[in-house]
Amino acid sequence: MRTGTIPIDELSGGFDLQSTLESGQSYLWRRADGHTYEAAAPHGGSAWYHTAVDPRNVDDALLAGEDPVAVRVRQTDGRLEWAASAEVEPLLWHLLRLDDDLAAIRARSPEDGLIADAYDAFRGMRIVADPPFPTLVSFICSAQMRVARIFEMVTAQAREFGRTVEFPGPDGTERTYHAFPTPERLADATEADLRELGLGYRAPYVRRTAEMVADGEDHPADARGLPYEEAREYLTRFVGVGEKVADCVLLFSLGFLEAVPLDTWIHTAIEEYYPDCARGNYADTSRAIRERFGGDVAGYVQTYVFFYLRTR
DNA sequence: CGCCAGGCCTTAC
DNA sequence: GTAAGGCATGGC
Repeated sequence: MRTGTIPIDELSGGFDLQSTLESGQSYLWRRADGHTYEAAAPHGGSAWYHTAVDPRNVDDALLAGEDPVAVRVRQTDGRLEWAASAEVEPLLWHLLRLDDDLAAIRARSPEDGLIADAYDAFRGMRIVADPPFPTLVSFICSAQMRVARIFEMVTAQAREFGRTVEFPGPDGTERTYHAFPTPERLADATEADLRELGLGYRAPYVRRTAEMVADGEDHPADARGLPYEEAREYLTRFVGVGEKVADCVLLFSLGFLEAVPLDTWIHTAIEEYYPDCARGNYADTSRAIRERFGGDVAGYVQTYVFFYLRTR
């Protein structure tokens, strides 16, 4: 077992692990005390969160070796503590975007009442940079689905098709962690298998998308390096991926901080607070609200506003 | 029972 | 390019 601590009180704009992992951006971490997103711990709690990462789902530079890696992290006054089955500090800096200059990002954001309240409510919340394929599948599953059930669907896919790693839990007793499956393993699932996991009509979407990635012709990470709107268009080739899901993958995995996923909550916010940004279609509304939310940091503003509206 | 949940696909104009 | 209808599942 390897352990380490990252001094986070030096990070610009601070860091808040709980809101970062429980704000509906990532579906790949679980709180060790068993509580879910819907029953969040009191703010400032120091609960452990754990995940398991299959190296085949992340860049080689982030995780060496072939076997899945179990990771847990917790925040305790000014420090991010971690324990894992391998060296994961570079991986954590990437996944949690600890290099982001939050103070500068906020300074580039507009500060109307809603946005200021949202920033103040979750100081230190960061956008995540989850592995591309697991993020793609998570958000295919998110269509017309409550957040708690998206967690359940992702958990079930990892349990049934993900590779495992043995690692002691916070209490020291050995347990088995399941990484999110690779495209190859998920493509082996049948549509019926996935329906049994509660995916409903998303089952064939996930299966066909996993097949596309496993076949090697397309990969969500290939959207990196494209201009934003071309990257969004590229991702819609995957089955079950429209413009909204594509924006989620761009923002929560691929580092496109200008992406503003237009979900039901943001549509409500647009109607109520930014009615002049409402347009007839996704692309035009997207451009208008992106401009209003500060352009290249608009995704940060969206994520704060989304979580603020959902929890108030 | 009806309505809704971080929408997308297919079909018809 | 835009609009309408269908779609699985579970919570309320």
